Amino acid sequence: MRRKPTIRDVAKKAGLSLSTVSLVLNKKGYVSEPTKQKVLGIIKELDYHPQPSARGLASNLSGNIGFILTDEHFSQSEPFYTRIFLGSELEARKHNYYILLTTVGKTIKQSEGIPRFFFDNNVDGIIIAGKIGASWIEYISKKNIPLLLIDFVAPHISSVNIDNKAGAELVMQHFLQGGHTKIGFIGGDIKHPSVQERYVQYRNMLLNAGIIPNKQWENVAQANTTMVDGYEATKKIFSHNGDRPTAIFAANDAMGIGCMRYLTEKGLKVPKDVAVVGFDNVEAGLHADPPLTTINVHREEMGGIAVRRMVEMIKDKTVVVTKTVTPVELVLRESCGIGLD
Amino acid sequence: MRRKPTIRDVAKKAGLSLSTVSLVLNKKGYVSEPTKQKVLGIIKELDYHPQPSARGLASNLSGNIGFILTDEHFSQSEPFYTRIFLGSELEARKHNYYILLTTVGKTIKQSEGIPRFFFDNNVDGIIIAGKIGASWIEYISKKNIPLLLIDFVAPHISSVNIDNKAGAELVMQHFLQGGHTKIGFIGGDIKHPSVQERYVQYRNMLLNAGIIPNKQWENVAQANTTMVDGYEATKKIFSHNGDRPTAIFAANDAMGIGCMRYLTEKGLKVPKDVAVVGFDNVEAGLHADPPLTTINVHREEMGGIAVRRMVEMIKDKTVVVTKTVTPVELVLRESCGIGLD
DNA sequence: CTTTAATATCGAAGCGGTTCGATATTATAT
DNA sequence: ATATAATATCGAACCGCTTCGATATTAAAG
Repeated sequence: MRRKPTIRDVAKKAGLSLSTVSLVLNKKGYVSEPTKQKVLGIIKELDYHPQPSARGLASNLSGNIGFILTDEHFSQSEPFYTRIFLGSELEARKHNYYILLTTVGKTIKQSEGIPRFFFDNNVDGIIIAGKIGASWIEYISKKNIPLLLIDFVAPHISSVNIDNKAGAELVMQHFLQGGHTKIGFIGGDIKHPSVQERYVQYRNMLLNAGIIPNKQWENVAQANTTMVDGYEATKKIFSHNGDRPTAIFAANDAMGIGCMRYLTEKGLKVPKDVAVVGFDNVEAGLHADPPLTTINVHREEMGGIAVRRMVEMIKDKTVVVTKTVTPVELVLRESCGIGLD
Repeated sequence: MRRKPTIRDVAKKAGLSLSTVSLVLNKKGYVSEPTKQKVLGIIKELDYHPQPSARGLASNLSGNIGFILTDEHFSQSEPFYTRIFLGSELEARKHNYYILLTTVGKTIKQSEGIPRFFFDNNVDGIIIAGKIGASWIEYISKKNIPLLLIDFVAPHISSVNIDNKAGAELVMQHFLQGGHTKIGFIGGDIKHPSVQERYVQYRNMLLNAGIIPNKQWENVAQANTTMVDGYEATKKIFSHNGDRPTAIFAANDAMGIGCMRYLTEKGLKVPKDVAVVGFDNVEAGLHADPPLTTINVHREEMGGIAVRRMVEMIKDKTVVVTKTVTPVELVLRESCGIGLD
């Protein structure tokens, strides 16, 4: 059983020095085309793969990207952030990076410790997906290591986000075109930037259509955005006997499903009595009864974009804060009762 | 901004040689107690953390454990394997290991490439969670790197498993004690060892109770174990007009939920007309209507055990194949209509 | 009181790369 | 034709740690 080939083996076989081989490996400096091809050929022939530890030691780069998720986000039943991670992992492979996935508590205090890669200096950059406590962002910022957020924002930090504005616009346009004027909104955790943006655009669209938003039909007071929160929020809107909305825009699918559940229990038919639209295009919405109309979000793609951006940030440390927005589209199903003939 | 301290800084400050510091770091060789304490003190004082790349290079160990999940398992809406991973990650931290999570296709052919850590020699061991194609197991076995399976088995490979036998026993005991004798079983993908074990024990328990299993009341022909499979399997059992079971043991919660959905649609009441019990104790079962009685599985713990075992395997390469079984318990909810007064 | 074994510490080699400065060659500008 | 710059390759130092063999000291055995 032969040892794994090292860069020395490649150099020897090519009749070149280590440095030259290293240069072609890293696409750095000057190497003539024939030499390059020769080296590449030998690398393939020997099936040589540079050893990450050796590289790391010499270059003071780990070749790893830290990916942080809060416990909740990671464990939540809908694989939303999980899918984002998947996209990141796939993209990272292409760039020869490894992803170190770790979960933390919402805030540093609540966390089961601080990810070890911070101490070990074992990541070249950090990606955080989803809402997280400011304490973390502050902590990481001080480390002077590239940081990127996905589906969350913070001042002076680059991020990759959903085009929430466009999404909310699609939903509202759809409702308005369907003849609805009494449109409600449910969305817990209004502090989450995504929820907020959806809410703001909800109101804008109403106003643009000459409709005065009815505070009674809004509920953004829930702490979270789970199915139960959707249920409760809807209950609050429908439990009085005054005028009621004929359409509900739920800040996400989980809440939309909770909303439909309440309505159904209450004897109201979706979409006949009340139309419901969610956001995120999560699998559960497809299995809901009726299937939930929603806004599709490109999760894997967001993760991929984030990695690409991170790789750039690692290569070029000049700080330029970028905010990338990923597109969305309307997914027509039955819960809205419009346009599916 | 000061440089990160290295082992030299520690050695110098302690008035000792590098080697001695290294020995205490790795708990190897002979170091007197006072020296050890002194070194440990200085390490804390300087906040010294050994650099993984340097260690890796010198010791020819990466300090990483590869964790492989199939795409499906990772993306499935219920965070079952995800939770197992979480348990692994947490445990890995304690042992100073990093986990490299990667997803692959079911078989090597279907995969978007082979995880890079195999080429890079960047993992000291591999954990696979869930059912996976034999091609992968074969491939990895050849690599001569410790391999451990979670919730899956293969010849001559160590594994950490659910005590499916005990779980099935609990379910059946419960049904029998509740007076049921007409008990059916639904479980797609009978090739999955966990499903198989549950099924085998289902039959054993019937026979032990002097009941002859009725093939009409079993359906293990579905390809997968999703909600839809549960729905379809139940449909097949209930669509004829002969004698019908009064209780269904579903191989997992997803199928149990699908089963209840079919029964409800069909106008049968759960648990009045048909009692249903699932397996896995997945969150969705809690939200089902009625909430699903099930068998709890310690997911995080399984992940943790796997890592502990893997760390042993890495330290001591003498091959001893172990099969660890983790306990389960009955979680009483309403879908079985028994024992909750 | 030796001899042998266990304990404690150290020096130096080596792990497999990267990178800087030196050197040699070729192309471009003056 | 000569100075200058761009291109091509190389040697050697170095990254931070582990580990092996050597040496020194202390304890146990004969």
